[in-house]
Amino acid sequence: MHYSSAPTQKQIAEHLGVSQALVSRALSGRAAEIGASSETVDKICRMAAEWNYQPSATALALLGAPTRTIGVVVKNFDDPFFGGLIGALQALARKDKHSLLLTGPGREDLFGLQRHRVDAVIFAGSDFPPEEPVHFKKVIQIGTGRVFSSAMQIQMDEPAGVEEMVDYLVGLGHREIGFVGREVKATQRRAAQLRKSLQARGLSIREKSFIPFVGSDGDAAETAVEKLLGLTPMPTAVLAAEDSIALALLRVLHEAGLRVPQDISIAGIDDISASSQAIPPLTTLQQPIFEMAAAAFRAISDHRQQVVSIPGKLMIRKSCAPPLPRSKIPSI
Amino acid sequence: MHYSSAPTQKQIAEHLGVSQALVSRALSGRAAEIGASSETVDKICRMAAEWNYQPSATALALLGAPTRTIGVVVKNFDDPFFGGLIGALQALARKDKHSLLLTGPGREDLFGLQRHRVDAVIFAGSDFPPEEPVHFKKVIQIGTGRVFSSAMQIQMDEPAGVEEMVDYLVGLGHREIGFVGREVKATQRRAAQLRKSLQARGLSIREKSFIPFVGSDGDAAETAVEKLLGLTPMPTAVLAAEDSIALALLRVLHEAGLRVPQDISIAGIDDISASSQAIPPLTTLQQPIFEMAAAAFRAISDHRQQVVSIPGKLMIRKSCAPPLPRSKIPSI
DNA sequence: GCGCTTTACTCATACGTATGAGCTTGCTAT
DNA sequence: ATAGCAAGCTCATACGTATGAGTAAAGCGC
Repeated sequence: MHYSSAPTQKQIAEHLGVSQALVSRALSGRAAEIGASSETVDKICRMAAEWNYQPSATALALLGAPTRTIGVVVKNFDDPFFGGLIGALQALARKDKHSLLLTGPGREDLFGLQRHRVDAVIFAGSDFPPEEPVHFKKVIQIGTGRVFSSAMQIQMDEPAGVEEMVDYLVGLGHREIGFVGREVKATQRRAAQLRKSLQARGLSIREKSFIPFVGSDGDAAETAVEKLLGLTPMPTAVLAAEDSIALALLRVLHEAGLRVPQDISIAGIDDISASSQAIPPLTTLQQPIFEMAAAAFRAISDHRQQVVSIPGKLMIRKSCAPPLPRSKIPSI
Repeated sequence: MHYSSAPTQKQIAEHLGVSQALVSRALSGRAAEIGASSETVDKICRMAAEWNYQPSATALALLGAPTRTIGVVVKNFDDPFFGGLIGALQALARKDKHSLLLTGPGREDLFGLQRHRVDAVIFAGSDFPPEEPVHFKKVIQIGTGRVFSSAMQIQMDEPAGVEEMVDYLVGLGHREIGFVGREVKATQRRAAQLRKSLQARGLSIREKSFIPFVGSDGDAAETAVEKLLGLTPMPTAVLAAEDSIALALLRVLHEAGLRVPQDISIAGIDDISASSQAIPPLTTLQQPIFEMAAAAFRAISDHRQQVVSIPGKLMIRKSCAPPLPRSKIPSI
């Protein structure tokens, strides 16, 4: 590792007493086309290797080559779900020799991506930007959210996933399933799907068992659990809109003296890394982050489908169990 | 948002029938220096705003301007600690109108950073790369690790932090503190510091209570807990080298029927986001990620200190308590 | 009406790279 | 001897931008 400006073709050329054009051809393997001698080519290549010459991505970009750079727009980096997604994107970018340019969702962030002339922009769970004149070659959106006109959209198949989850919980014997989630669009869509699935099975829906989760601290979970405990009878199972909420519920329920899953079943959506180490390990709907990342990369070069829906995977762990027999449930 | 190549100064110039040079000066605010008329300047600026012109970062980079791009090298993106760190770096980069170029620690990844001519490279907890001729203007390392000759290094003050943790645990009444950690250098340094702190207080050290954590799954935690339970007497407190390990221990201990903190105290290092929602909420040594990120950014423009050590913060939550009275501890 | 100043621009070049076209050599064929 | 030709190079240009230097037109003094 050296502290210095990187060597250029010109420097190599001057050092060897040849022209820059020849160096360019030698290094790109197109030297044979103009009939360069293999000795000279060797000489150039050895020098380049010795100095660890790397072509300037910026110069190549000027010539119209792709920048091999992909903008990734994320609103909340602390969210473990996005951490996992970024990891998956990074792994794929690496294979393709692409780099990820990470930014927030603000106006200025997007302008920054335009200035860097990224090949594509992947919006990861960030709300979509205002319809402003920002110039991007390709826009891909991962996750459900406001769809930008003609952007490629990649998402987990939430309806199918929630259906599967409901199937599982109903199969365990649950007849009422509560819901805890923030009051944002993405969450409300999950709530709506839950309602739909319950209705399709002829199960009743109490609006009070759809509990809002406001704030982001432990307080929010405490308020939500309070509301949950206030319901008579209590839902025997609760679906949290995100694992992070489910984990918070787990903790507060434990502090309140309720056992999961004996007294109440808790399920989540996302399968963040902490979920499998929770007490008890959380049953959750796993986001297919690797597949979604792969689909996003395919979408960069390929422009066929407009919307890609990928099934999630139900991770059955230990936070859900059959409900207590009816006799044990305190009646109204 | 548009799908199109971004507009250039030349396009604006042609559209208005002026020269590209004039456009450049008008947009950079240096038009007065050559006495351009304010009408023309206005005309140009309005057109640029309408088309949302953004200068090409690649062209500017060619001219020798900083790329306003910082390489961030992370080995393990799934690790919640690095997720938090990246979030902090991103927040700061945003303020400075810089972008983060995210890559892995491989040879090719680093070459990619060199090709992009990043202004600086921040190694975040990745082992240092081989001493190869890679050309970077500035190298900064966050975290303890192999220090690259003359790279700026930024780290939590681990000795002081571990001391504080030991003070706290000894203050609670603990006389033997176990350790669970991977067999990697960074971890072994923490173990060494624990030994040192215990010795300084005249407390005995059993090598068997320093337990290796091999693998990354739940299995590793189970093996570690098995070894822990096999010790007679058991240490009354255990320091995990990382929160992720502490959380896994929490889960396995719970499954084994031990109560934390009544039967055994568990402490961690890092304070990842899941730690505060753990059961019980984890007492841990918080990495000063925001301060470390800020120091890294300061180091980019400023070249004074070689090593910066920032104190961590002891987050006292609920996973540590006074040990059981001696009489209740099964004797040898 | 010639030179001087001021105003308002344009030209040309550099950065690092790729590439079409041109330019020397030395050799062979006539 | 000289045209023709291949081998082995170099030149020039473009990309988008900033900037030092040049230039054209208008106004003014004498």
